[in-house]
Amino acid sequence: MSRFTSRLLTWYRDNKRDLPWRGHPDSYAVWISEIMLQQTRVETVIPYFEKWMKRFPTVEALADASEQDVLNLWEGLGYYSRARNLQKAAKIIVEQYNGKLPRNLDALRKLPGIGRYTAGAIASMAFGLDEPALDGNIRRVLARVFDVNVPADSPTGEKVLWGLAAKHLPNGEAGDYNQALMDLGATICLPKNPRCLICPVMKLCKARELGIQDQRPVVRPKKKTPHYVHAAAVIVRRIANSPHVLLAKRPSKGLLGGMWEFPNARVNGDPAKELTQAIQTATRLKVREKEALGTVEHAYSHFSVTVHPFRCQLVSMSENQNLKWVRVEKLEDYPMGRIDRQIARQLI
DNA sequence: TAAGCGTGGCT
DNA sequence: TAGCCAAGCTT
Repeated sequence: MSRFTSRLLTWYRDNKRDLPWRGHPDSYAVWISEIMLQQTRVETVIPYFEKWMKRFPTVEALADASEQDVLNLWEGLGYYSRARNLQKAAKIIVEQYNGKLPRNLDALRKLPGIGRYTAGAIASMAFGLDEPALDGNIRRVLARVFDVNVPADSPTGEKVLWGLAAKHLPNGEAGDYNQALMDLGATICLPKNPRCLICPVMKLCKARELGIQDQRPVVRPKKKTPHYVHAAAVIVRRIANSPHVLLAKRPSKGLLGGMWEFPNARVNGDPAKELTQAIQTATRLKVREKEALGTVEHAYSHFSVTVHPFRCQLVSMSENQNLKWVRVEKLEDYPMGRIDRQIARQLI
């Protein structure tokens, strides 16, 4: 075992974080937590994980649920294909693996939503297999300690970093090793202002020795995000003596796939002036503007948007399976993105 | 291969 | 403040 690994594991024994899924020895809990944690902070995940394990305690429970139930629980976590893939994988696990996650890297890797990192994490943490894992934290720690001077997200950088992760992996302790690297990255080897003075591997760290911690890992320049303006129609109607609004279901793939929203369309100029035509083109709904309801701003990963919701009167609509009248009191039952949820809350 | 995919906290 | 960033995967 290298000195790096030895110091890392010693530090981990005394400093590992107490996390809900670490109290669950079963592979199902490890799987769910790993998917939720993709690109998502631990503090954000914890309440979702607790709720999930109560609602879907087993692979079978998840496989039997409807996609809408799953998306509803996932609402607010983001990257919704993760939720849809979890359910697809659960069905495969029930049908092909007798309800148990396969204890083998290649079979795990083939399940929807499980890539190289997640397969390695499950294999090592849940099954004790000697497999490395490389996530954002581990990438940063290794890039600094071993001074990787090529972009970490380039093909060369990936190869070097996976190689380092494997090279220092201790036989029989891969689970602790992978989690130790992640905890170190999350609590000490921070992206900004790393706490080098209390780092267990400070004396072995090449970036620290050179004073270039803030230049590792090397990152490639990112593109600026464009900004868009949308107009949305809030169409209210009384049905059976209770107010309903018209919602549209988004396509199952792409942005906010399978989520519900207020009928909307992108506009180029004045949202009020373009509202009627834009909505009709996008949804085949004919509407008449009644009242502006303020604006909602949101920044996505690759663009930002300003939405102008308008209370509208419905003039006519053609048959469309993706449209549904929903009782205002029942809006919480329909999974929505952040913007539409905010508009929905204004109606209650 | 590089772009697409959410959200919220931090600086 | 506006951008950066976080336990990545899919196409």
